[in-house]
Amino acid sequence: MPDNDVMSPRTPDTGCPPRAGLRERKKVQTRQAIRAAAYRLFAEHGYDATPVDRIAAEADVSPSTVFRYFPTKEDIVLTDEYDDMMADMLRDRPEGEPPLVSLRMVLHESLGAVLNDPAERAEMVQREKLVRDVPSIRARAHESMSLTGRLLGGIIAARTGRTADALEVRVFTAAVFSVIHEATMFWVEKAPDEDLLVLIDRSLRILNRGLDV
Amino acid sequence: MPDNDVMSPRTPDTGCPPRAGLRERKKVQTRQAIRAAAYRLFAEHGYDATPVDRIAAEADVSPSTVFRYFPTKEDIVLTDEYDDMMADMLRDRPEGEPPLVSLRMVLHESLGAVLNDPAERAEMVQREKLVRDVPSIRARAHESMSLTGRLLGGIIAARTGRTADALEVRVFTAAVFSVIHEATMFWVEKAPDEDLLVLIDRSLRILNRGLDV
DNA sequence: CGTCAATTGATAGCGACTCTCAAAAGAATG
DNA sequence: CATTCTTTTGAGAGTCGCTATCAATTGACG
Repeated sequence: MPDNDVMSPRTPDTGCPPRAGLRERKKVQTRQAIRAAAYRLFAEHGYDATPVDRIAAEADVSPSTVFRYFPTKEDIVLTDEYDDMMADMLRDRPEGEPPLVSLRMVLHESLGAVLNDPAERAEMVQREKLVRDVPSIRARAHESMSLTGRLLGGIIAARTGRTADALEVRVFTAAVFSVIHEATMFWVEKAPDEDLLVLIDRSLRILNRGLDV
Repeated sequence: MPDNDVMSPRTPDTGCPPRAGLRERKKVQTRQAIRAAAYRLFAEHGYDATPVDRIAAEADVSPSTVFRYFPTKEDIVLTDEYDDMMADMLRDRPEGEPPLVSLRMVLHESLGAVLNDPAERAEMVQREKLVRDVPSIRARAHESMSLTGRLLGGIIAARTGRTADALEVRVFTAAVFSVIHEATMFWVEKAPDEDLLVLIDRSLRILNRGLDV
């Protein structure tokens, strides 16, 4: 009866052999277990109707552990892992390129990768549905977006010889990210089969044309 | 010692004399008392460090009553009272006027009124500072802004023969209101003495120029 | 003044989240 | 393998926002 090897780590599938200690491996494992349990329960009973205690039970950990891994219930759903990647990409764009073009390129690269991986895409759709439906999650998503905006805005500012908190920079990034968010919401609820990137590009173009002050 | 008349309603300043019954008068009175107590405590101890129970005590009502008047703690700070007014104003704008121009006119009218009244202006500044500093309030403000956006977006859509949930309309209003919000934040934290309306106009112009796709 | 309806306060309870502390388990050492 | 050391975990109590219930109070009205 040595068979709980459903997820036993025969050999680490990461490049380097026994790179990470058992501890590290268990941590990612727990983290994933909690996330998976949460998504399962959210899908079945809804976000608000799913207490953290139930998630803990489902994931076979204590409630304290859940909060140790995710500071808030919303954090179980959200993830900021793309921010740094996007920042790096943006920094790698050529000097003279117009900001919006750079941003679009970065988006195409990073978002494209997510959308092309079926698993990641499915998870993203689920997440964005929660963003659409649950106020507290939407709020956090907004907040996180606005943080990403400030991060990338800072990089753009540096490239155009401005400071990150100049009105121009802030207005620009706020508008762009707000448009991206709106396009994403539209995508999730109205056109899930279309290409999100096309929608975003279209939206940015709408923005550019429609504003005749 | 009959002197808590800082805001005692000597005679109803609304046109009609003892128009409302005692009940109604007491209600507005309680509402204001709670708000005032809250703002006082927030200013002194900070938002998060001020439990609703303390606000209730300070306002001399029970905690239940506080929640009866304000569904959430954030609602004590926020107010949606301008939305309908703005909607009416927007509907009154001439048919052919470009959407953004109409919106700017409405803003100038409604925001202008608030900014010109010293008391209202002071309250707005305090509120926006809380919006800047307290995540949960910022979240609600965002949400409320996005609702206003949908409301006004619907009106604009009707005027331009589109539906309220068309991508174009949503993107347009999302961008505009996001810019307004950003300009307001800039105003509160960087240029409280400048004219907010000028900042907003400048921001909308920035938006229009800066986006070279 | 007495009746009726609205407003209030007290109480109990849920759920998110924090803090603390002792038990459990991996890592490092002999 | 046994030993310490360190990290991770779980259990418990407590705070705060918020809801629901119900009895007591209070303005409205004939």
